[in-house]
This record gives sequence, C-alpha cells and structure tokens, in this order.
Amino acid sequence: MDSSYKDKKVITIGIVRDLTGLSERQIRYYEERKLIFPERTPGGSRKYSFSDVELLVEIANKIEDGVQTHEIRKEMIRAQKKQTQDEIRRKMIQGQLNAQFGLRKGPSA
Amino acid sequence: MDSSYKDKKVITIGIVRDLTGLSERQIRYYEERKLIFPERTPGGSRKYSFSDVELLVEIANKIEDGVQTHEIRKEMIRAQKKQTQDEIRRKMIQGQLNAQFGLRKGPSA
DNA sequence: CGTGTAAGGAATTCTGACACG
DNA sequence: CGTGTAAGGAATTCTGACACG
Repeated sequence: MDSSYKDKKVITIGIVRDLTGLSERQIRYYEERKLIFPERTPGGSRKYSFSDVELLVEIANKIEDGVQTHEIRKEMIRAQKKQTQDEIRRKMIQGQLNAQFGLRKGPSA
Repeated sequence: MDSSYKDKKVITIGIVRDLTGLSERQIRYYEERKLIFPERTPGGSRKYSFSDVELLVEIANKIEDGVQTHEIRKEMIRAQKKQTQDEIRRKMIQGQLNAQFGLRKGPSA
C-alpha cells in the first residue's frame, strides 16, 4: 500500500533504455507480449515506473536464459493469482478476527 | 543514504508539469534562479527526481506567498549549511565514540 | 521468436526574445 | 520580478514494416 514513488508511471522510454541497457525495441516488444504495461501521455508517449524498470531487467534476464515470452507471461499470471489468493485469505482471517474481537482499522492504530 | 528512487533524476519536464501543475516556464525559471538543479540527457532534455518535484511545489507555494526567488535561495543555502554542520558534528561525535569504544560501521551491525 | 533498422510523422523539449507590470 | 507566448530548431517517441533466423 505504499505506491508513493516506486509505482508511479513517470519515466519515458529513453530514460528506461538508459536505466536498463535494453533497446527501445526490446522494451516495446515486451509490452506487445503483455509482460509490461506502461501508461501513456495524452500525446501517446509511454510512461514507466521504477517497478517497471526492475521488471524489465528480470524479463530480459529470463529471455537471455532461453525462456520464451509466452512462458514468462504464464509465470507472471501464476504469481499474480497466488498473490490474489493470499490477499483473499488474509482478508478472511482479518474478518474473523474482527467478528471475534471488534473492529480496528489495522494493527496498533 | 537511501537515494534509491526519490533522488534519481529520471522525470522529464512534461511529466513534472503534470505532476506539479506548474507551467514549464515556471519550472525552467526556478532553475534559472538556481533553486532547482535538473540533470540533462545527452540531447539536452532536463531530468528531475521526485525530490525535485516536491521541492518545486514548495518553491511555488512560497512565491505565491510573496517570497522572492532570491529570498528562497538564501533560505535554501541556510538550510544546506545547517545540514552540513549537523553532519560534521555527528561525524565528530562518532569519531569520539570510535576512539573510546572501538570501531563499528554503524549501529547494530 | 526476439531484435535490428530505415521511414515518415507527430509529440516533446530547448533557447532567446518580447511583453506586461 | 515572475510568467505567458510565438518562433524556429533539435531531440524524442510513435507505428508499421521488412529482415534475419
């Protein structure tokens, strides 16, 4: 829940290229394969976050290891699903606790 | 010492404009008055950090309150000097402690 | 499949200057 | 003093396509 800087989409593709060492072609291709999801300016320029930059490096590393974009995508979907499940589980447990002991916003508040 | 994201100069002026609500003219003018120090791409485009974005908003607020850029600059230099002094003081104390009790990199390490 | 590249166009940014006040 | 704006040019980014393999 602290998407202050890391997740803000504010970096243009040229900077991402310099930051990652990847080519713009690679960066755009990974988007085409649905591995990365930049936002757009009104004019159509892509905007990335620091998280995106890190993810791009991970993607490039996997490809270098011979993993295909389709496989990487499936991995990411799996990880995403697991995380969603974990969140649901956490919320259900929290709901049980609230029902038992009353309602609080969070720990120590 | 944690300049991971907040201090990295990666945001172009158009994004800064959208983030702050200031005009590009204002942003460039505050640089001319030496209140802000963006880096440059090889091609000459300005690059700002999230810290810069926050500072820009503070600057704009002060100007709105009638403070002149020259005054703001003096304030910033004062704050900068104080911080440098504080650092020197801290290091001297640390040096004393090390001389007395031996050498450690930092607390709890 | 993943990436390089040339092509043409559009969006972005730059500087220096004039204007107002 | 601080900001808007029009001007001309340069850097940046975009898309679709051809190439290689």
